[in-house]
Amino acid sequence: MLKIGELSDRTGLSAHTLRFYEKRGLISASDRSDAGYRYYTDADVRRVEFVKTARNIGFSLGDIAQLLSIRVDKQSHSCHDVTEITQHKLDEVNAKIAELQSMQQTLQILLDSCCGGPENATHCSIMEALEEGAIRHAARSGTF
Amino acid sequence: MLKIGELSDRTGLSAHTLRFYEKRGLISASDRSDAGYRYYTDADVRRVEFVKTARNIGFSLGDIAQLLSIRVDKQSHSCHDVTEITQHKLDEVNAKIAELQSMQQTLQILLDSCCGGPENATHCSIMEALEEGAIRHAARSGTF
DNA sequence: ATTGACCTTTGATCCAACTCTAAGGTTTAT
DNA sequence: ATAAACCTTAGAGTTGGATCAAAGGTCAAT
Repeated sequence: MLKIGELSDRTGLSAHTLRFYEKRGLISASDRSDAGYRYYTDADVRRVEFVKTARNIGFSLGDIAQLLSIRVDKQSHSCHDVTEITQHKLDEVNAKIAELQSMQQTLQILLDSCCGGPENATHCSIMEALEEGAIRHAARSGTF
Repeated sequence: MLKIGELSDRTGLSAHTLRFYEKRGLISASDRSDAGYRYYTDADVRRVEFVKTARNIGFSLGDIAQLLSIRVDKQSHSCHDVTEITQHKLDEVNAKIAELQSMQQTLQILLDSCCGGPENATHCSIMEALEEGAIRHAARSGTF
C-alpha cells in the first residue's frame, strides 16, 4: 500500500494533482489510515497510469472519465463506444490544426512581405496589412 | 462621434468586449459625455479595427498591445521590431501544430487498430493500448 | 521527546479572453 | 411624461487543468 507521496513518485504526478483527480472522480484511494491518509494498491497505480497515458495523448479529463467508466466494465461497452470518444477527439484536434495552419499561413505571408530590417516602421508592410484589415477571416475559437 | 453601442455595431465586437479592451489598455474613447458615456472618433474605429484584425490572425492581447505601441509611433520603431513579434507568434503556432500533429497521429493509430464495432470492449485494442501505456511521450503543454 | 518529512482539508489562485450580473443613471422618441 | 433602449460601474463567473496556501495532524527515526 502506497501513500500519496509514494504514488506521486511512482507516477510522476504531484500529490496535488492526484488529489485533484480524485476530486474530479477519476481516481480514488482503496483505503485510508485512521488519520485519513490515502493508501493505494497496485490496481490504483494502474488506474493512475491509464489516466496519465490518456492525458498524454491529449484526452481531456472529461474524456478520460468516460474511458475509465468503460474500463471498469468492458462487458457493457462496445468497441464503438471507445472509437466514438477517440474519433471525437481526433475531430477536435484536426479542427484545431486547420485553424492554426491558417494562422501560420497568414503569419508567414506577413513575414515574407516585410524586410525585417532596422528601417523605421513608417512604411512597414506588416503594419500596413494590419491597418488595412484585408487579411482573412480566421475561425478563431479561443486558441490562444 | 459614436457611442459604444454604435461602435459595437460597426466593429462586431460587443460593448462588453470593447470595455474589456479598454481596461486592458488596448483602446480608449476620445471623449466622454457629462454622464460618462464613451464617444468614439473615426480614429478610434480604425484602432479597434486594427485590434480586431490582429486578434483574428491569432495575436494575443499582449502582442497586440505591443503592436499598438509601435503603431502610434512608427518613427521610433523598426521593421525588425514588428517582425520579431510576428516571428515569435509564428514559432508558437508552429510548436502548437507539431504537438497537435503528434496527437493526431496517435489517435489515428488507435482508431486504425480498433474494429469500432458492436463487440464488447473486453479485448478492445484502444483500451489495451491505453492500459499498456506504450504510446508516446507527447509534449503536452496545456493544449486542451 | 523532538525533529523533520510527510499527510489532511477547504478553498484560493493562475492563465486568456471574454461574458455576464446587479443596480442603477441617461437619452430619445412619441 | 413615460417607455424603451441605451449607457455606467465594479466585480463575479466561465473554461480546463492544475497549483498553491493556510493551518494543522501524523509518522519514523533518533
